[in-house]
Amino acid sequence: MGPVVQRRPPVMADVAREAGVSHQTVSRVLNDHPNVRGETRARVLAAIGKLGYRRNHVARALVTKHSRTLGVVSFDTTLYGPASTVYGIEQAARAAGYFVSIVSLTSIDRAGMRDALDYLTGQGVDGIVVVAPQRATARALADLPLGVPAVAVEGGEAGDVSVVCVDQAAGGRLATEHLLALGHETVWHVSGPSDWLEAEGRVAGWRAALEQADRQVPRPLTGDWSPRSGYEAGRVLAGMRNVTAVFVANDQMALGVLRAFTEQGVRVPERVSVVGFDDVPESAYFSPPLTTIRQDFGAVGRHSIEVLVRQLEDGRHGLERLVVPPALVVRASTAGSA
Amino acid sequence: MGPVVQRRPPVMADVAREAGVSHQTVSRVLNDHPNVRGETRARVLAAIGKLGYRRNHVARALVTKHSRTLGVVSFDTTLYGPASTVYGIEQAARAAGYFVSIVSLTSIDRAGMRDALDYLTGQGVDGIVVVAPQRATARALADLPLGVPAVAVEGGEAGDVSVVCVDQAAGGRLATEHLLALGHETVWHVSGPSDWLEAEGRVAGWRAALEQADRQVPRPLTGDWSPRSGYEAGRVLAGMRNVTAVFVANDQMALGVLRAFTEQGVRVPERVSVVGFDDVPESAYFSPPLTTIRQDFGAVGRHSIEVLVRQLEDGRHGLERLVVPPALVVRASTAGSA
DNA sequence: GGGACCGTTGTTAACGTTCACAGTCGGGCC
DNA sequence: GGCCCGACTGTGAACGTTAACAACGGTCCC
Repeated sequence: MGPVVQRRPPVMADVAREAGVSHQTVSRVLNDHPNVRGETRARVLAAIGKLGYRRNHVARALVTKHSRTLGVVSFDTTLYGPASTVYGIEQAARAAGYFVSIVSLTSIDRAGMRDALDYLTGQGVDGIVVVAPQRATARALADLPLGVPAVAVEGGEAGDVSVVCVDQAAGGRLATEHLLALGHETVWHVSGPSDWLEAEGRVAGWRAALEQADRQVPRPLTGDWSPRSGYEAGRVLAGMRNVTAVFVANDQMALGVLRAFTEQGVRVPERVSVVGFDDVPESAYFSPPLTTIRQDFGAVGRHSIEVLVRQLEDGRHGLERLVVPPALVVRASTAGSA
Repeated sequence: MGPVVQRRPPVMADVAREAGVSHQTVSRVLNDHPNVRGETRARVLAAIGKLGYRRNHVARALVTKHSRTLGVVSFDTTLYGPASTVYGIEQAARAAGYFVSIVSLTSIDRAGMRDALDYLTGQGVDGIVVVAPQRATARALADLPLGVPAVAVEGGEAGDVSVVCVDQAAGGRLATEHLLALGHETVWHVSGPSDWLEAEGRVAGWRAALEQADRQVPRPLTGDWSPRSGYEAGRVLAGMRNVTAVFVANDQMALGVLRAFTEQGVRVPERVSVVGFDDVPESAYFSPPLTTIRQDFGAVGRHSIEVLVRQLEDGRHGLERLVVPPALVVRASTAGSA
């Protein structure tokens, strides 16, 4: 009687003894090897159940050299975009039978990236997904340790690794063309920080659309993704009489722009139309509800795992590049020009 | 000459040979054992550098029985709250020298929790942090495997584990008392889903504040944290002439409420005051800027790791309960009653 | 001068699993 | 009956690290 003693957890040898077989037979049962007699398998399974045996992944990893763990390097998973991407990655990885180990970068530089990669490879991950939205992080991909398969998400033209990304330029173009089609003479732009690849792609798409339509290209204002920076840009834009359409590089900043416009008495969409980017869940409830570009973060996460697992299991190293298209979501913040 | 051949990565024995010592001495250097001669240490370090040796954590974990990995179980890390908490946990864990393995629950039930815990313990984590905001998840903590130290975040009165949480009731009370102090007769409430502990705590705080001031307690409206559900609640409230103050259980829903009020011509704060909860980065730029309750998610994450690491390293199992106080942030969505 | 002791190093044996190989048993076939 | 082959099972040796213990040389002290 008395309380159950805290015993050393059972190992394969214990199961083997209980079932009256060798440890190797237990291993075979666990790994679904074909050549095990049905009756033997049942006996082993029973012993496993009785003892509450759980296979030791660490010992397994030591000999197989595979940890069935994937490393994820990300930056500030508090932001909606990275958070959604990482969520998609985690779900897809688990579905594929892998664990996920996450490192969030605090510093953006090459050294931070190198630390993160050292950290993960040292732990013995089978592969790495790098969410590399900044130019610096993308460049740091060159430091990737050889021999560990990797996939970059939003990694630009990262030299040596496969890339999964949203077509940012197409998104910028979509937003701009929507505004142009509504009759606006030109479109102003509040961009993200210049060292972010996503910001750069959106600028490029916006510029391309304007040039293609032979319009004047205004100097873009630069924000830092935060609502506050959008607010500041919005105050500037509100003071300019000739502004009738603004493409803002993300929804958070667009919120700031809307706020500044409201304060300055600039009516949206009557006097100025505004388009955002991301389609965060809140954007449909802004005042007015925001026209924006939707990115399918879940799809990005899933695809990145697909690509990585393919590399892992085929052993091939063919560089893939998978581009997810964005979509325009029209709401009430855009209207025709007077 | 020629390209560097892709060799098997060096192991301790290789370093030992290179440095002319035994592998055990290499191990000692790596683990900062005191009794190694300075000159020997230097020679080993040089060999490590020359060969590019990296310690194999898996082999180490096998013999020490410590993986230096912490498991985190969370629910929908796309939401701002969980995302911020997990971010705080990850940062704190790394600072304490631990890896972090994350599992996001898709289903809320006991089975999902059990799977997640099996998953993590099978991988050999040293400890587990469970972000358990729902009643069901909290209840499932009872299933926690014995012998693995664990900490619950927002776990209510989870039986057997330490808990770190924000004082939700205090937050609800803070919001309600703020509105009462402004002269409102009573305060209406849009709550979160009833199976969330946080929602429950906020309701309790709100109710307590009203009862203490001897006010009528209206029937709360129930949402699901989403802006849409807030919008729907807002439409209902907009139709009720006697509503002058609303406490909404999170900022996202508060945004929906504001949107509904705007559409119905209900002016905030002139006719109705609104208080949110969370202080998401956007809330300062809502129309009007939202008065809300700030939760320090980073602190919650840090504390949970502190508690867990203490249990891990002291081996003690004393139940701790750490409560983080919330704070009122007054902005422009609240004003005195007419 | 001899024994105890300390600092330093090496040797051997775990840890719990999988892999490679070697058995054993029975049946089919010539 | 002997041979081979296939299905099934067991034996031993890895994997790369740390822990336990032994060994060595020198110093200190009586």
